Amino acid sequence: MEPKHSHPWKLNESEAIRLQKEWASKVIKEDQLNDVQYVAGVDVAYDPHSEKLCAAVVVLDTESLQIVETAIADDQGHFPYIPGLFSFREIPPITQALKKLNTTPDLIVCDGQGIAHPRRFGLASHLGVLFDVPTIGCGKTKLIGEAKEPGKTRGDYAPLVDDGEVIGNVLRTQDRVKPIYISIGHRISLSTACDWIIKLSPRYRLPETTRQVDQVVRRALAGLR
DNA sequence: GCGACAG
DNA sequence: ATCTTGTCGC
Repeated sequence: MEPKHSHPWKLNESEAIRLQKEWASKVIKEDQLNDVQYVAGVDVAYDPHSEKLCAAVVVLDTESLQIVETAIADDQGHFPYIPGLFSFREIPPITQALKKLNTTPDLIVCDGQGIAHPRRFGLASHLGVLFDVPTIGCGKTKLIGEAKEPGKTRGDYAPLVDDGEVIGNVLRTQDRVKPIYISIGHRISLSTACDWIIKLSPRYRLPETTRQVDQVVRRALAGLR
């Protein structure tokens, strides 16, 4: 698959913030997905000794939740980790990995936030707009926002609110297990996004997309040295 | 000024 | 993110 827009490679902090503000207006918060047969998970692993990163993408069949394709890409690190500008660090290698894919995913689940972001443009939204593909932000912790404790049952959720706006849901994917943070990435509604995360999490706290890609990217980085 | 801060 | 595998318990 190919990006829909050209993406600036070298940017400084203020230029990155300006791009976020500009592209945030392109985010579509309603359902705009076809039948979802293939769902992808993307993730990046870091080498603690060098500055290198490794990105991976796994494509799962939505019925069997089995892997149908994987792709990886290395990167030397073009942007530091700055909360709020996180996507500029991970998008370069993720883009390279997605370019290698033969299967076009109908939906992508990202590690991190979508619009649950200070400028409503986290990694999932960034990737979604860049490739014009439906994406979901699925974070293990929050960046911003306040929420009440959701019910203790799988499927229970509570709205994540910032500045009076609902920017996501704190979703319980398994009974009595710590909830995760779901937000719109691009071309999907919040409720549909949560439905998909529940479907993709039949047994564990995190969706299978995240678990599978986590394992793949980890092995790839290990084998890289 | 203080605390928070995706991976 | 990363340092880190097996193991105890429901």
